[in-house]
Amino acid sequence: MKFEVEIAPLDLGLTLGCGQTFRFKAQLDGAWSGVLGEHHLVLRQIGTRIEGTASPGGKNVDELVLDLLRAKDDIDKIQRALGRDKVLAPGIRSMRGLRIVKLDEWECLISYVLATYANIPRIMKMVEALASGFGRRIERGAYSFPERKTLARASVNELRRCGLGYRAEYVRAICDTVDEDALARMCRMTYANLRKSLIEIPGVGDKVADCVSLFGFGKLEAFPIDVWIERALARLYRQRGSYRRLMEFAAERFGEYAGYAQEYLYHNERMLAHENVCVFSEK
DNA sequence: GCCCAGGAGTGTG
DNA sequence: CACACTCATGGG
Repeated sequence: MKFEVEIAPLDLGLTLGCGQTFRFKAQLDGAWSGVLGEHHLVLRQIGTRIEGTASPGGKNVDELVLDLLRAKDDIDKIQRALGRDKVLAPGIRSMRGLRIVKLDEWECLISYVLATYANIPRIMKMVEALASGFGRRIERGAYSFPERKTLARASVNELRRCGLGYRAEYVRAICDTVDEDALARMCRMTYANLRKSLIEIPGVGDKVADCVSLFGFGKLEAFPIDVWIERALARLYRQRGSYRRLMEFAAERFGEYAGYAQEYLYHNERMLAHENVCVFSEK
C-alpha cells in the first residue's frame, strides 16, 4: 500500500544513512528500503514529501514514519539553541535535514549491544542475520526484528553463527534478564535514571547506554561518545579525557539538545575522514 | 596482510 | 576515579 507524509526540514538519506538505524539501505535509484516494525518500506524523498510503499500489516504507516523521523522536533528551535556555540554555528545549517531517529526500544538495545567494536556494515549484517534467523518473514527477503521471547529461544552457538562473536553471550543474557515490563518502566524514567538502569544490563556501558537513551528512548540530552566524537571533541574543542569528563563537557556546552549536537559532530567527523570535507573548524 | 571499528568487562594503581 | 588489558571478527 502507498503512503505519503510531509516532514520539513528533512534529508532522508542523511538521516537513514548516517548510522543511527541499521535497517535501511539506499537503492540505486535514490530510494531507501528497510524494515520498520512489521512493515517493509520503500521510501523516497520528493522535496518536503516522503512517499513510498509499505507491506500490508494493519498499522498506520504514516504515523510510524512520522515517529521514526521525529517529525515533531522543532529543528529551527534546536538549531537556534545549538547555534549559540561558536564552533557549531557556521556549519549546522547545512545539516538541517539530519534528524535524530526514534527506534523501537528493544531493537535499539540489542542493535547497539551488537555495535560494540564493530563497523557499520558489519553491524547491519549482524542485525540482518538476527532478523532473518529469528524474526517474522514480512515479504521476500524482509524480516522483522525478533521480539524477546523468540530471540530467547536461540542458543549462544546459534547467535554466534549470526556473526555476533563475543556479543552472542550478551544478547543471551539480555533475553533472560530484560523483559517487556522492564522496558516499559524505563520509558517513564528521566534520562539520569534511565542511564543508570541501562548500564546494569549486560553488554551495556556508558556509550551504548547513551545511544539507547537517545535513539531508543528519545532522550535528546544524551550525548553518546564513540571514537569519532572523541576525535571531534579533541580537534574542535581541545577536550580529552574520560567518558565522564567529556560527558559533563557536552552537557554543559550543548544542554538539552546535546544529542543533535552529537549527531552533527559525528557526521562531520566521518565526512572529514572519508570524503575530506567538513563544515566545522576549530575557532 | 594490515588496521580499525558507534566498547564492555575486569583487574589494578 | 583513571588507566591497561583482553575479548573475536569482518570490512575497508
